[in-house]
Amino acid sequence: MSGSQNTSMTIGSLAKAAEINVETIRYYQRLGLMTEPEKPLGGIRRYDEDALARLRFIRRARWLGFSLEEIGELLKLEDGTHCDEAKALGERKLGNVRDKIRSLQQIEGVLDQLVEECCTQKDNVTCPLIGSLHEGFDTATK
Amino acid sequence: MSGSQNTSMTIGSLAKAAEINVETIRYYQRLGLMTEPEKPLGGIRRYDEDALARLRFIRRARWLGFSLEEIGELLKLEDGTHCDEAKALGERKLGNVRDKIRSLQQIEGVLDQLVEECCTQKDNVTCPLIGSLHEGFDTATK
DNA sequence: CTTATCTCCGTAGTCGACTACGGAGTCAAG
DNA sequence: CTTGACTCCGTAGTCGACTACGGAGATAAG
Repeated sequence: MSGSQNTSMTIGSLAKAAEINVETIRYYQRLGLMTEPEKPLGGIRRYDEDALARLRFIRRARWLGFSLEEIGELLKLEDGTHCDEAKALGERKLGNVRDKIRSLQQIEGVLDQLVEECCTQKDNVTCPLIGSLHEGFDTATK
Repeated sequence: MSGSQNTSMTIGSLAKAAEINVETIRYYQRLGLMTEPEKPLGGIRRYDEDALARLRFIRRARWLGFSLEEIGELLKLEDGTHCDEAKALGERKLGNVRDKIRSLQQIEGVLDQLVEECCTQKDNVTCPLIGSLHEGFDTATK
């Protein structure tokens, strides 16, 4: 129940499917974020749906502001082993994620209001976007 | 009603207060994210609370994965002028922000479950972290 | 008045995350 | 069995975002 390995792709089609450059995939492999499937005796490596899902996850997490190092930690969680430390790490990451959500929701609120009121108000055109982010919580992991 | 300008800081104390390197502040000024206050005839520039708030906003937005260019756009909104285009931009950014929130909430859900179940379950130790992020919406602004 | 600690400003270096390059090998279509 | 597109792999270059450096001037404390 860990995923399908039916569909078999070359690195090129994998890259296309994930909308990620081939070189970038290699780069992730070098960093250990992706495992390189062994190649069949002087042949060409093949990738499955799991690899694709992993790549999409990385892409999305990057977009959310996680560094590749942090993503590596998240992926270690996914791999299931080392429950004890995984739990601790998971809790830290969870706090981290919730902080981000809170911050984004603050921005969302202000942005929403801004879009509503913009142009319909007479004066008081300035919006408190900046003011919306009184830190209040630590930046966590670094 | 646009903010206080009572507290006056040098760039050094501003940097300390915002927990940002002095050089970084200069860098932001060069990029136009911060305006440089004019200096009093061969003297030293002074910064107010507004500058501090702006810096904190930038820091937080960076942490949330926005590029400096995107942050520049958000800050243009804050500055109030150009209502019409501001509104359009605001709407795009809002969609962007909501996508991020959604993605983070998916991660949050899975992470939360993982922390709950970790070690308490017999087998099935793997978690569907990766699977949680089926894209489903565009990456917006590039 | 001296001295230590800034500020100012231009230029250069670093770091993370890619992205490109090039030559040798592989594979599928014609 | 050739040709074109792709893979493999190591190395090098780019880009965004800082971060450091260095010399000349400003300011504050002793």
